[in-house]
Amino acid sequence: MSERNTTRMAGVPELVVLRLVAEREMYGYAIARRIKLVSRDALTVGEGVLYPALHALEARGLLRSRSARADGRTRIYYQLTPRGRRHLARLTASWRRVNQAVERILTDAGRG
Amino acid sequence: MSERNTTRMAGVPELVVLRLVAEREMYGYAIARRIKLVSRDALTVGEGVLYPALHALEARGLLRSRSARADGRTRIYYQLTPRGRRHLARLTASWRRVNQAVERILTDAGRG
DNA sequence: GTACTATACATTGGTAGACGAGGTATCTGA
DNA sequence: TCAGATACCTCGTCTACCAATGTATAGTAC
Repeated sequence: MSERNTTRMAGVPELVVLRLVAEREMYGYAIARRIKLVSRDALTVGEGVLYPALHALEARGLLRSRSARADGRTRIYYQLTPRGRRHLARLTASWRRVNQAVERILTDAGRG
Repeated sequence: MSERNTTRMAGVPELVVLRLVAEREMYGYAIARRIKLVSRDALTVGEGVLYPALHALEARGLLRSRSARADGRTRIYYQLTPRGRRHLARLTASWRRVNQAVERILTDAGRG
């Protein structure tokens, strides 16, 4: 029951990627795994979404990357820039606002 | 600060439209006004989204429409079909599942 | 009788971005 | 040596959100 394909995600990948990277420096493959893990399989961000998203976020100056070798593997670690941190704050607020609005309609559609 | 244009909505219009119509028979223009009202301006579903969505939902057999004259105006009233009601239940569950997953990542990204 | 606003429907063209499918390469363990 | 996990990537498609624009009628004001 991984949410993919059916419900369009619209900004969810960007939000969760920024949030995870905000915690600590991470590389793509680990980000994908962690999203599945923390969301308990409710969310899957495929590689066809993840890597283009990371590149776009870096191009927009919200992420910074460095290549590093670890465990005999070359990885590209991403970290949040100050701009990225501000952007994450805005996205989070926006998500919660939409959420509250939708929830209000779902539970309270009749009276308003 | 109406959520539009920036954050892509991802199925939110479909969900809230179905939910409002589930309560009682409604016409397009009233649906748009009610979404703004109940969401306290947090959500705006523009006409370029609303009308195509209504037509698509009807084509999929989730809504049924009838034309009626009221207050000296011709309106197209929509109501939920049984299929639409089942679909709404699924969409609602799906929305809440995604939501919980995102919230878990937002608040609990570190441990998981 | 004309101008403005709100109501009520609709379409069109553009675009972001999510998605599946596919590709390369390396490391580990059986 | 072969499979499977790790780790990166791109391409083409398709959905559906969006702004802009168009039509028409009803009510109000001047």
